[in-house]
Amino acid sequence: MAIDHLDGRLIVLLAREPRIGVLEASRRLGVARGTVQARMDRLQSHGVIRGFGPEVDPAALGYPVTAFATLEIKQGQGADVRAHLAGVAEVLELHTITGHGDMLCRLVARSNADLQRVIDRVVGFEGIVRASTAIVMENPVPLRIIPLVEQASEDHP
Amino acid sequence: MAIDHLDGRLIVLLAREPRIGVLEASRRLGVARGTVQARMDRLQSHGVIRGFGPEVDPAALGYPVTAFATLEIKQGQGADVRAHLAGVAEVLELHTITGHGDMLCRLVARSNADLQRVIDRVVGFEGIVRASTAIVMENPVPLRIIPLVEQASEDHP
DNA sequence: GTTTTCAGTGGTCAAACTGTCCAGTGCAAG
DNA sequence: CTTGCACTGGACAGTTTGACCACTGAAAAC
Repeated sequence: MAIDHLDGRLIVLLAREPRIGVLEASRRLGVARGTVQARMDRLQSHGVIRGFGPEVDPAALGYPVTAFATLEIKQGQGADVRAHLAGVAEVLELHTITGHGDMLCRLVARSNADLQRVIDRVVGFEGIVRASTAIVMENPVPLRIIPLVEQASEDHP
Repeated sequence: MAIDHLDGRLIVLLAREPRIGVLEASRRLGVARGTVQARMDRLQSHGVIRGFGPEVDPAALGYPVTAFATLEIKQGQGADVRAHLAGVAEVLELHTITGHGDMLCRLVARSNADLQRVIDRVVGFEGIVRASTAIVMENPVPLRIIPLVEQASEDHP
């Protein structure tokens, strides 16, 4: 969907100060309240904004260790492996990627020692041929979307 | 921080229906409004809930292609590479991982062809020795936190 | 075994926000 | 020129919010 400049400013504003309401947003953007309401409805119905769920920090929850695991899957076992991984709470994200039946998943654990348990749980499943894990040390750029939104909205001033 | 069962139920409720307010949440959870207010303040001040920013779908914004790139960094160039990648809007996330100066980043692009441009932009920087990219085909488990929250809150009924 | 501390309750209050209307305006496409 | 559409500025009742308060019960400290 095409995002114009006002949409961009609205999303950036919401990202920076999520607690503000429609009325306050309209004041900040210098437009009528109805306009902001209409834009938000449109952005949500078009799926640009999926929702406003709480961003939970796994570290604060007691899972300070993050890792990425690349898994090689036995041919034809994809669906089973997906279901298995979906059942492991420490698997925060799972992608299938280019390569011979490869998957990439993001894991969290309570400690480096606990990570071993999580990995055992993840790979302890018939259908996973091989796994290689990389532990995250730093996160210089946390998941972000604002720069992309700004770029996307610059095309439609 | 320790999360008890009520905290867990609150986070899950907020994740499922982010638009509800404090009052409605208190009704759903069967507790007083002040309790919900206090719990939310506590969860936010302890960093468990980082915020309620809008979840933007890059695909709906015109960036339907996601990829993960592993970068090998020349010794001592870490900071420069970080700054460079932070300046690229298509870099949604950057981690430093175990390995000899390795980094892992999540990229998006407008198309497979556009991905080439993004990768050129990413690796076209003095200090990046080598890069290997994996294109995401499917995303069977989108970034999620609910199962982990439930697990963390089960320990403290 | 008391006393203190603290989270939770249920209630009030004014202020603010929301959803939902409406008529009027300006611009762009047909 | 006319139609369609987004935006404006205003209105309205109903709801929610933030901020209080006194009271209760249970756990922690003494």
